[in-house]
Amino acid sequence: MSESPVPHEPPIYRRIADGLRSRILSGELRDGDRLPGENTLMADYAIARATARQALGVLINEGLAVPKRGSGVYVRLFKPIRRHGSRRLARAQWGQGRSIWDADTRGRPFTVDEVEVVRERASDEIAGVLESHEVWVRRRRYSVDARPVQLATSYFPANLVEGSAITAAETGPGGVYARLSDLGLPPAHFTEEVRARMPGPRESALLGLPGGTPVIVIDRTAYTAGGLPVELNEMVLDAAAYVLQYDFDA
Amino acid sequence: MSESPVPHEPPIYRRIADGLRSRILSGELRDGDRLPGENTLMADYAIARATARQALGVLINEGLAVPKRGSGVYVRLFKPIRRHGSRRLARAQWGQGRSIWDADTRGRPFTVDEVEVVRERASDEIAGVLESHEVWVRRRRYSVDARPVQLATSYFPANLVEGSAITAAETGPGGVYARLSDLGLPPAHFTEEVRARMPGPRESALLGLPGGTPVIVIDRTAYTAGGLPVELNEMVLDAAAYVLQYDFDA
DNA sequence: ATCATTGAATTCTCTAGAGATGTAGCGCAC
DNA sequence: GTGCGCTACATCTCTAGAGAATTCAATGAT
Repeated sequence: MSESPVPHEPPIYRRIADGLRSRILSGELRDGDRLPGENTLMADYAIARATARQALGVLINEGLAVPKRGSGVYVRLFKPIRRHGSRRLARAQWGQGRSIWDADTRGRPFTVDEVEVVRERASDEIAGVLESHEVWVRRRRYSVDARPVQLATSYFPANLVEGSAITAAETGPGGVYARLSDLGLPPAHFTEEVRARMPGPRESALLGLPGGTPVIVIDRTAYTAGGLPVELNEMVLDAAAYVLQYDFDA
Repeated sequence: MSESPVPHEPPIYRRIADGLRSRILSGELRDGDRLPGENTLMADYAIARATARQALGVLINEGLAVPKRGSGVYVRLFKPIRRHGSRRLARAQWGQGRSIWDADTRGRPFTVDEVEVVRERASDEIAGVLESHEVWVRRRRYSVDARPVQLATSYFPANLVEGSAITAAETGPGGVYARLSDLGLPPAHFTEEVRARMPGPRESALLGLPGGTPVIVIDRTAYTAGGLPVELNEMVLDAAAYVLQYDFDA
């Protein structure tokens, strides 16, 4: 007789993780609550430290828990920002001196830092999209409630924007899209490519991401009505901080 | 004199991971190549097995490498499927007997399994969106090249679709959207909410995900021209297998 | 009252070793 | 040849222990 429809019962660390997970999902442990730590698990289950760490690591990797060194492991909280795709780029938004980000945060305070504006030689991929080998690059980091949530890098064909406010740190009211309009290059069509992956160490550090947090990568290309690409914007978002919304008709 | 402008140099496992990562990103190690394994790292760096595992774990968690038990750790390959948002739902797609998925895979063969069609009592969240407490639910799993890439669960208000082919396993040509049209309920407007997170154990098992792979979760609601919600579809995608594309005008 | 210091608690890093489990290739029997 | 079993090798799981790094609250000095 084969006795095992389930051949191998899960290892210890996984069973402990399963138990903690169900306590989180059932609501017994709530946002911000402290989980039993390494020492507690070692005592409760009579296991080695490495095994206890492995159990907690499962939940941390799933994004359900966040470790705080010297303090403990805590249930993670999830309060996403809603980012609108199509609607946020409607002319009403950027045509009236309102910045795009306003639509994202719905009035929540935000800050920009790490602003860098440089002229560079484009990589092959970017040159291929923008049809230009020299580009102006704007790099910045956005934070909400003093927490960094997004890295953004915009590329503009150098010959199109040379001498405009786009090459300056401050772009003035309405942001770069208003300036492109001033140049007679108003964006008319957008393509966004969305991917998700785990962050590299640099992204992880700049966004202050705990373990188990993926990033969403959006590559947005803006075209004029004539089909001329005028901007390529790569955004790296803390996936735990965002919900993307896209509306469209059939 | 303070001798350390860098107060703490990174731990051993991290330095090893950094070295391997740069070898991957530089192209020295390519898609599918085998990385040095636990035993090799132990010998090369004179470290314990746990430390070697930790180093490899970093790359695995970043999604750059995939462990194959009993064989080794390999550089991961990334061949995404392009999924179109707005364009894929254009009337031309679902009005002519072509299934939506055709547009996604661009002709690549795909299979559907784990089909389940049941009538259920809706959860509060779903009932709130669909304005109905009884729903028909269609659960399925899609695979491309014999690899599962997406879990999908669709909810329909029971009173609207009762007796139609939507309650049967086979929906006929054009899929459920063509059937909704037959019922006089053609979808006219869509809202998609996109999130990314790490998978739970169930999702991980059903999709066969290796460590370090996030999932993209899309919640799509379809409305008729009159604003009546007719479908809520929750899709869970292997993030390593997909690129989402959204096109829209300013 | 405010600030600096101390100490307990906690996570993080690493060593050393051992058995279990799965993979892949090789040779042998059929 | 084909298939089966054996074997070397690799990852996976776990034990036991120890020191480093960080946090946080309590204590003490100013």
